Amino acid sequence: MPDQEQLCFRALADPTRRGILRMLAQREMTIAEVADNFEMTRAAVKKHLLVLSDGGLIAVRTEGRNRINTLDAAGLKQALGWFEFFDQFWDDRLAILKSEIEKDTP
Amino acid sequence: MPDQEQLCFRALADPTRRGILRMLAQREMTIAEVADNFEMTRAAVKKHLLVLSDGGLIAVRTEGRNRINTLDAAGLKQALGWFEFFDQFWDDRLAILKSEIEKDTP
DNA sequence: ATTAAATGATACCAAAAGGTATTGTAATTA
DNA sequence: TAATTACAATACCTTTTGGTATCATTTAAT
Repeated sequence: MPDQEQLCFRALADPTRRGILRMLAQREMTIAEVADNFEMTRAAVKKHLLVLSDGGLIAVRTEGRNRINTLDAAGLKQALGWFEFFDQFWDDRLAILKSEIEKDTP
Repeated sequence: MPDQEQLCFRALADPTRRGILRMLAQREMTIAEVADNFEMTRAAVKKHLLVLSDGGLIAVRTEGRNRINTLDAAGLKQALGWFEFFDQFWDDRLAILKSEIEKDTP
């Protein structure tokens, strides 16, 4: 039972899925429309969309017999949040570097 | 033959590897030191470190019989770079939202 | 010189991932 | 109503992944 973070990073780990996200950033699309951009069956694309949905990266709504897939910015921001942990790391190292440089500056 | 982006995202897809990155953000460590923090064999941890290295997320240097693993900020920044594609998406949506709100504001 | 410590390398295994094929179901349209 | 469209669900297959076990190699310590 993987947590939300894991579901999100797992979803991002496949190039097809990252490609789908970039497509959906342009406009929302049905399953068939997404599938038209890849050389694989719709069933395979649908699986990818399910993984993206589980990862909170897309939202799906039903309109008649169509399923409209839209990018979910909240999910992407959650992924970005993980990287914030390392902001401090970068800041610290940059601060050390800066102070080292200043030491050599009369 | 996966490209660098794929190697990077694949490396981030495993919770053990993300944990290793957070540990290495605190201080550099040998393989044995990293392995002490997980309930798996050193061989398994070494494999994870190789995946992280392939993904450009860590650097490894040899000191005698030890292999010192250090976080590679450049690799992390490359991963972050992928998300920049969506900046425009967010900005667009925010702009639309803003104009919608302003419509309702006399 | 021996022994112990740290790692490298390989073979192997079970489970998960990515994919196809097939069949079924609900919504449109002729 | 009948045919078509868009999707759901399942079974099945192959490759990759995450892990162990085992043995070899290099370096440090006694």
